Amino acid sequence: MPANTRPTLALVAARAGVSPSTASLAFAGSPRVTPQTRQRVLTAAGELGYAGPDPLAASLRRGRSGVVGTFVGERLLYAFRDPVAIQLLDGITEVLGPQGVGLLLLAGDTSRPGLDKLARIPLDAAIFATCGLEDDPALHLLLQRGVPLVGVEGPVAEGVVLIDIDDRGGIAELGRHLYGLGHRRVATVAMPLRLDGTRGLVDDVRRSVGHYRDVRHRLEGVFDVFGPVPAMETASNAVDEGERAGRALLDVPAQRRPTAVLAQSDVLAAGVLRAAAALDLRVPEDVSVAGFDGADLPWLLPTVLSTVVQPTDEKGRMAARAVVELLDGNVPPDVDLPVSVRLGTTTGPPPDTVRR
Amino acid sequence: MPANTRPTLALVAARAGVSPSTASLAFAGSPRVTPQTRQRVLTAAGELGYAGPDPLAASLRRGRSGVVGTFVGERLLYAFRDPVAIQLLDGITEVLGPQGVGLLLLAGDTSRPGLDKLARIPLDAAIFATCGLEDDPALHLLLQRGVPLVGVEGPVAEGVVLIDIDDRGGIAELGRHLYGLGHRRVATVAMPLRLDGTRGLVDDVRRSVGHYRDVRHRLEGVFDVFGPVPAMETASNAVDEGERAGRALLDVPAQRRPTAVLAQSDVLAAGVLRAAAALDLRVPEDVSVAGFDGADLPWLLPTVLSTVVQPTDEKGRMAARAVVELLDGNVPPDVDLPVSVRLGTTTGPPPDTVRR
DNA sequence: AATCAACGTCGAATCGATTCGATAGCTCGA
DNA sequence: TCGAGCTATCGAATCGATTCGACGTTGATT
Repeated sequence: MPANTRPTLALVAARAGVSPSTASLAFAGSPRVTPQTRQRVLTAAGELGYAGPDPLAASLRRGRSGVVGTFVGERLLYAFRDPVAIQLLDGITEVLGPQGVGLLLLAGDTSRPGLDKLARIPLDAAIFATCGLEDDPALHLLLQRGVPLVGVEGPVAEGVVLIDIDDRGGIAELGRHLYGLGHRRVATVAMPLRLDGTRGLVDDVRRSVGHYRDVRHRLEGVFDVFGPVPAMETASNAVDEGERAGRALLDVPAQRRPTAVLAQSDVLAAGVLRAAAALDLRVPEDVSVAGFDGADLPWLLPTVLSTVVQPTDEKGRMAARAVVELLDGNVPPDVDLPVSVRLGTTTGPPPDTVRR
Repeated sequence: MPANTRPTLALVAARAGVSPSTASLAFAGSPRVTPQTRQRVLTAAGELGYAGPDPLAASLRRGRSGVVGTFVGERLLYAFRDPVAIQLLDGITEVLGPQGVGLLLLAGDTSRPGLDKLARIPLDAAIFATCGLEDDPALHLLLQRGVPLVGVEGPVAEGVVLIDIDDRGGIAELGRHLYGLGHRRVATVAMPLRLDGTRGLVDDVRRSVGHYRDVRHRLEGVFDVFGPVPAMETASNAVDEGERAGRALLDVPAQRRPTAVLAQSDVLAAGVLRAAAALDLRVPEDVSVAGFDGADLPWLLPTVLSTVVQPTDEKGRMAARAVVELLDGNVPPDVDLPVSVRLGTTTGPPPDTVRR
């Protein structure tokens, strides 16, 4: 045997004086093989420097690679910066890790160049973690290939298990609270409807293009209570984007200024808080600010954000469990997780009420 | 053909009236196949609902899976919370993404249960991103299997390309600056020497077990200047761990209190800053605090941490480039990247000097 | 003593594509 | 008109393991 070629199972088997099938069983730890036979095989393997069955060959035979893809949208760095995305991933790995499957991170901007690359990677299943769009070409590729698919808040498609939360109801509940406090002039800061770098007020045209379900639903939840209020779209779910949007909304004369800003995420809300501080507006005396997610933002302390708490890690776990089910050949049901309003220190009565 | 079985390339070829080899060439986009032939194949594929060659089979034949593993240490969540780890991953994906290889995240606590799982996953190469230990069983497995390996600041082993920075020199330079300011009683806060949950002062026993190179080198850099000062080990590289260590070091009578704390990371330094604030100590008047990394911690503003800036993203890019080289069959050289001291607002003369 | 069950090992088919060298058909020039 | 040269397609070997049913032994049962 040439030195540059790795030993194969057959070689090991030959050296151990058994058939390849027995050697395979030995490595698989089958109880059908005698301890001493197994030992002979292992010894032969050791002598040959054989490190165990080739994963590629085994994968082909089994039809499983042990790799689950996770689309996290846009550049990976942005996903890493989003505490919600991270918590979601953490929930996913919590379940998938012990199952012995690896998590393959995939940037969601599956444009042309990336798609044929994606087609080469052996995936047992895939999760659309933060970027489930119905018109994603990757979705169609994987669907056609028969790869089990799970979507977190989208995409909605035949054959994709959906893990959902009540975005609309949750934010509407928070909205009603603000309405009850007397707020009438509110605005909302939206996460990107699509990942195309668009910023600014959302108009009907913009709303009509395909977009993320969570973003749309959170928009609708606000509208349910306050009607079609101004909605400022951001280019990404990041603090500085929230600050930028917050400035645009708040840096106006007091009588036109919204008395409350409902941000679609805690990260964006943190940006709005920053904008308010920069404009010397007190929160909640001059303006109320609310978020969404119930994210872990320790650096906000002692401020406690009023927000809609969603079970992000549980969402990740449920998505991962759905994957496990699918891999077992079952068809898990869609899941709808509840959310709850958490009132913090960033919401209060509108300024008019206070002055009276 | 039964409905439950997916079509194969051979089936498509038969339907298109060509040989499997030609069909394969057609899908690979080879110029050797006529446009009309390719079209016939593609049409047949469309009719059969064939989504392209099976990645597993192709991988076996090619000997490539298109998956690169990245060990990020401990639970993935912790890695996600570490801005340096994230920046490193970002640098890696920046290079690997366009190459069409997927990034498989692997938790570094490759203990027994996980190892045989790892053995099943087809990896083209692996990067030890934040947890390169020489006695890692995963290292030996992959080494024996002949998987190309790159280590970021470790592990140091035959056959592992090392991407390194001058931890020791960098922190020593920062130390000399503090020494020049008059500091004589300093302490350091160390990242975990191993991921075993140990906290507390580092003694010789602890230092003698295998441990992370960067941690050791940063320790040595401090000792180079100040001698064997107290070193408080943390259980993980996190803000609250830094705060805990900071409290332990600073919550003592002023005459025994260190006048400067050199933390091994900016995250830990942020924790020390928090501890100082909680103890009503002014920085840098009462105590100087320095970090390492030059990490992006926007929430620290307006405070600017004195620190050793390392080119974290470049480190990631270099690691990824080394992987690409290895996959091309070349043997890239080890890399040593420079660091530089950045003086911020958290360091100054020791309090004695000020009072005089 | 003959039958049967249990058990450990083996053969052979299979997973689905890639790839190199060979072949057949075609064009072009002499 | 014949041969050289070129090109599109094909055949067959190969990648390296897994798995199921078959087979021969051995020990227990009646």
